Amino acid sequence: MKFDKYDRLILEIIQQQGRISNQELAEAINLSPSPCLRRVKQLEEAGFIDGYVALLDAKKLGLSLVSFMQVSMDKHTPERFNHFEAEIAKCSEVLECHLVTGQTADYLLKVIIKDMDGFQHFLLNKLTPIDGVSGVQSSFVLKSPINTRALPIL
Amino acid sequence: MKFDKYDRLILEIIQQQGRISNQELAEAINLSPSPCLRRVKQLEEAGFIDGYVALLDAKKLGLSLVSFMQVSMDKHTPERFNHFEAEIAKCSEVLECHLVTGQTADYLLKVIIKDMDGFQHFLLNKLTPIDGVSGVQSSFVLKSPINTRALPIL
DNA sequence: ATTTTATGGCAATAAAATTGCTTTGGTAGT
DNA sequence: ACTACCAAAGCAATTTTATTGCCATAAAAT
Repeated sequence: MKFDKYDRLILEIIQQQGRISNQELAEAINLSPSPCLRRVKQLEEAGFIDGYVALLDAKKLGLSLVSFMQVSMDKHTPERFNHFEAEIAKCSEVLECHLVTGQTADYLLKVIIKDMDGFQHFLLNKLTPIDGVSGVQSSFVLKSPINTRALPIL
Repeated sequence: MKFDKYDRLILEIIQQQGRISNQELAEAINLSPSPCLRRVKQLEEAGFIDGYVALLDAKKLGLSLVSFMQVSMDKHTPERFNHFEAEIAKCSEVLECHLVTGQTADYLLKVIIKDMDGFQHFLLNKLTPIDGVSGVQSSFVLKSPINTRALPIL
């Protein structure tokens, strides 16, 4: 499936306003509501749209500490990796877990935690005990001038 | 403002299903539609909910390369930093830009690009030329077993 | 225990989504 | 260039959903 300028506009807008009404969206792209809705549905079914989410304010929820953690593994076996991923999936403070290239580490985690006590607890009682974790290097986020999930549309 | 179990449930659900209808949401938390909607509106106005977005499929859009880039600056002056952030804000391939602690780097970028050619172009023609950028170290994402923005609710 | 306040439920109204049908516009073939 | 065809837009009717005011109820405070 390919998409034209209308689809592009739709995707751009709903990436920013996920709950815009179909009528407003239709108006924004200069199309009447019915074909606009049909296009959105098509884009959903074709898999261009993975879903819709509400973005919450971390600070309001008492989560003021964001950290990127570079995790090294001792052995690079599938078992190690699968086990690590399964364990890390249980941790609600882990927002992202990426297997990455580079000499520095094997995994890059993005975690969000209440405070330093919570961070210490995560590091010592949850992350380090996982089999195969041989090294962890943490960076704390001071500020995030850009933080989006809106993809550039070609 | 504080919130009770209903609010918690609402936040948990809309973090996953940002476009759930109020009626479905009400049913899911065992509340009638009117108070349910009132709570959602309150949460929005109180700032717990930053907004709603559609999540797009990066691969479908031809964006198959995700990279984390650690950027070092030569001088740690506010001018350097402000200028860097302003320049980087113009780059649509930059999904995140974090000022971070750690000896390794000053900024951590998360970028998404079509392919290696695009990456090379970004690195050489966009990132490196910015005043003060003294070093860049890139890691490529092989897979992301966890990739969410859903915050854990206390 | 009584008053007060906050919150849930109901019902009516308004708005939005959804669907079938018609019409238009653009494309290909002669 | 004309005609036939296909795809997509617009319209209108229907269904579903959101929204609001009002009343009832439960919790909290005095």
